[in-house]
Amino acid sequence: MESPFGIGQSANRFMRRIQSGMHAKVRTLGENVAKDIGPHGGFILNTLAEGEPMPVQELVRIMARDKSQMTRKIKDLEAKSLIVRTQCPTDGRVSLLSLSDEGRDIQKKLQRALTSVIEEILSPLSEEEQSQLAQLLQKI
Amino acid sequence: MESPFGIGQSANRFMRRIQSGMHAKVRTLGENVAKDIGPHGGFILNTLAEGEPMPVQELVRIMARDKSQMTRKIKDLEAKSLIVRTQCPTDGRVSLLSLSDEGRDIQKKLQRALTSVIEEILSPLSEEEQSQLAQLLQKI
DNA sequence: TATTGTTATACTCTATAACTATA
DNA sequence: TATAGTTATAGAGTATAACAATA
Repeated sequence: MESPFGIGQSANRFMRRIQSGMHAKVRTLGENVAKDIGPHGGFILNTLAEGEPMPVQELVRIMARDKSQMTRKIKDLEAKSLIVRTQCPTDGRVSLLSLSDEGRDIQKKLQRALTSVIEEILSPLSEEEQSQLAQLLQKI
Repeated sequence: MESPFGIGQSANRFMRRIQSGMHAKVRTLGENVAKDIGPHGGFILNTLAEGEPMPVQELVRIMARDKSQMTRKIKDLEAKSLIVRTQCPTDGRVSLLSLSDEGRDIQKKLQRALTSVIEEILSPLSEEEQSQLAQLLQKI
């Protein structure tokens, strides 16, 4: 389990645990909205929170997803009034995305939930090991 | 980016890169079969290779996926003659799964491809850091 | 009664290509 | 011509519950 291959397997299971942990947790939040935006919806809100307003293109880059997926998901979130779209004043092709107040509210709840899910998964690691892991992952 | 939250984001991107890297690579293998079994199909073959014969239940546990998904995927792979199912002699409820010769052949190709994709992604890390990462991920 | 595995359904994510509009 | 974003479509993964068969 020390080959690159093993790393892939472990990382896969790690992500799976985050995913199903969040799925379970979000249901307890009692937020219909949170449940209805899907994992990607939450990911988008969290990403926007790190730097808004953000062009669609940058969101695509950061999330490493296809732009056509983004278009659809953004439309969903916009229809649910969680994000707001404005035209870029200097480039007519560019849409800038921001969180609405409601979107920001949900984003905070989701981020707290996600943090606690990940904390739980990381609990077998010491503080030092956790920051080691963070650094290694960030490096790649 | 040192919070648990940041770790989640990095891990997510890591998995994404593996996923799209494999998608691109598998196309170059010229193996129609490999392309048609999907990421999970490959994952199942790889998991079986680590310990066959394996009951469905254990596959489900290792892959941390839902059993209903497994049922369908297993049926696919069986129809493509990549895996073989035998009844457990001591427990009539249990199906044991093994790789067929063709399945093993494809599994080896996929594992090589996956290994090289991951190696590429991990290349910014030194050998020591890579084994550190492997250990940390395995611990959780 | 509990466990192994299957079926059915509805939803979400992913890949691709063709397209519009602006630069 | 190149880039930002949209549309359409087909394929794959995910969650849930209800079910049959065996232990």
